[in-house]
Order: sequence, then C-alpha cells, then structure tokens
Amino acid sequence: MTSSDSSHRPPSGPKSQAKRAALTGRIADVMLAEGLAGIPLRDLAARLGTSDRMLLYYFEDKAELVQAAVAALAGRLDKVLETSRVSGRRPPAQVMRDTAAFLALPDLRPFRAVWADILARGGRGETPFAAIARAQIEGAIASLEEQLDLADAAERRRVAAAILAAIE
Amino acid sequence: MTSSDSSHRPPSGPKSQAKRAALTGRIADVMLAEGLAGIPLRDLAARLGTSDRMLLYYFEDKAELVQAAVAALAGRLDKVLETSRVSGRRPPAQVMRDTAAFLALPDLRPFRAVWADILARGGRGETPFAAIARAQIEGAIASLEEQLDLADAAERRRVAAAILAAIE
DNA sequence: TCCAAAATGTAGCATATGCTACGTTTCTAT
DNA sequence: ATAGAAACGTAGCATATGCTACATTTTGGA
Repeated sequence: MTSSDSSHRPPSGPKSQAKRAALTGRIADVMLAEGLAGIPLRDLAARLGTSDRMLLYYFEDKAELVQAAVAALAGRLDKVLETSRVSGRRPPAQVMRDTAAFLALPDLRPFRAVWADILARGGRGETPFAAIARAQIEGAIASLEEQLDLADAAERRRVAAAILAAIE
Repeated sequence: MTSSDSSHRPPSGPKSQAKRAALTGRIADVMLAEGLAGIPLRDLAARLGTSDRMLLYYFEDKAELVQAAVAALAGRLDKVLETSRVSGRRPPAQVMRDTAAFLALPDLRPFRAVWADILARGGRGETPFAAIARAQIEGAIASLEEQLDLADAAERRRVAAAILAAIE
C-alpha cells in the first residue's frame, strides 16, 4: 500500500514499455489530426480517454512526451520514405526535385503542418522544440546527404543543407 | 484625479488613434520578426518598451490587438502586391503560376510564417484566429477572382478557391 | 494658472496549466 | 491467499496569463 508513487521516473517493465509505446502512437495520431504540439496535457488526456496524471505516469514530463510523439511521427515518415525512395545517388538538382515532389504528396499534409509547427517553435527557442527541431533538421540533412552523388563529404553536407533550406 | 479609467473602451481621440496605429505597426514588426501570435501580452509589451497595461489601454483586448496587427500586415502585403501585380485578367493556370511565384519571393518569408500560423490556429478553432483566418482567406479569394478571365462569377469564385487551396 | 482628460504605474483577481503528494484499487508472482 | 508492485484517482500547489480596479502623473486647452 501507499507505494509512494511520487510520480517520478516512468515505469520500466516490458509491459509498461508496450503501453507507453501504444500511448505514444495515439498521441502522435492526435498531433497529426489536430496539428498541435502546444495542447494542454489535460485536453490531450481527455482525447485519449485518460488523465494528465497518467500521461505523466508514463512520461517523465511533457517535453519527453512530445519528443516521443515526434519521434514516432518521424518513424512513420521514414517508413513512407522507404517505400517511395528513389534509390542510389543522384545529382543535387535531381535530389532536390525528388524531395520536393515527395514532400508535396497530399498524404503528407498533416506531417508538414506538424513539422512547420516544430520548426516555428524551435526557431523561437521554445523548449523542447529547439532541441527537437535541431534533431529533425539533422536527420533530414543526413538523409539528403546519402542521396547525393558528390565525392567530397563536406561538399555533400553543404549541398544537403542548401537543398533543405531551399525546400523549407 | 481618479479618472476611473476602468480600462474598458480604448481612447478615441485623433492623437490616441495615431499612437494606437504606431503601436499596431510595431506589434506587426514583432510578429514578423518573431513569427508569433501567441506571445503573452507581458512579453510583447516588454519588447515594445511598455506594459501589458498600456496594450490593453489602446486595445479592447488581446483579440482586437492581434486582429489589428494582422490587418496591418495584410495592408503591407497588399502594398507589395500593388507594385508587383500583373494587371488584367488572365486564364486560371497563368494566375496560379503568377501567384505562386509571387508568394515564393524571399522577402515574403516572414509573412508566410505568420500566415501559416494564423491558418493553423484558425483551423483549430482558436479565437480570434478562426475569424481572422476566414477574413484572410476571403480576401485572398477576392483578389484572385479579380484576376481571372472567366465570364461566370460563380465559376470564378470556384476556381479562385481551388487555386488558393492548391497553393496553400 | 487650473482643471479635466489622457496616459501610465501598481496590485491583484480568475483561470489555465504543468506537475506533485498522497491515497486507493488492480494485477501478479510466490 | 497474500504481499508487493503496478496502475490509477483526487486534490492541490506554483506559476503564467489575460484582464481589471484603483491610484497617480502628465498634458493640453480655457
């Protein structure tokens, strides 16, 4: 009795991990549907049929929750990317066209909204979005680098960053 | 003494109107620079070297303040549009290309950010952004309608809305 | 000069929100 | 069956934020 929960560190058992993962997915769903990252924990919990108390039971704090949800979204995006990926290294202009075309897909509309929201908040220094934005940008650049047929690594990185900036 | 301000209706004198307009412009500047519409009144006031008390002295409430600032931004955009406007009515595809090219101008980047923010918040039902978003969309459609060389008015409106949706 | 209106400061209220303390119930392993 | 862990509820705190009440200072016209 009185396990003194204290609501600190989230549970670490495998069962809990699974529930946490399921929750993360549903949170990601809400983010895609409602396009918001600044939603109050109480509202978010209500949509999920639970309580803010439970969200903070499975996640350390709101920042970690958002990070997990965004990571889940990034994972989904990667999966779509896998299937529609043009394989092999190509010249910069080609990579840029392909990427722009991919991001223009109607299915990705909600992703774009969330991505834009994160970048906006991150650019404004809001925690935890600054860190998330950096990570997302880093990942995007890495993905672009892999597709470029440039010999010099530094050059690859420069061009990848340029492509990303142009597309944004 | 004790003018019983009560902080309700903003002042209506011509001097006050001028000061209010100047304030509105500076608020619009902050929005362009920081790209935010959800900034707390205290923070916004601090950036302007005044107090939240003063903002609510010149504006009825935060909603009106935001509306005024967005209106100011829309006015600036219109001015840019005037100078770079392609005159006369053109076929839909042409209008769409022109509009897309115009919106892609690098100078308009901050405007796009604010516009996107407003649409996102409006789509989510947040006040006062829902109303502002509707007004902005209405204005954009009207502007597009004027440039279309279609005879039927209903058809013009339909096509204008379609162009806007495609560009968004 | 004098006074009313405009402008501004200070303090605080009501609500929202992230988070915590503390309790009870439910499950699970022995 | 029972003890301990896990899961969950309830209440509340601390802070942030929009906004108001009240007081004071500043200003412009008579």
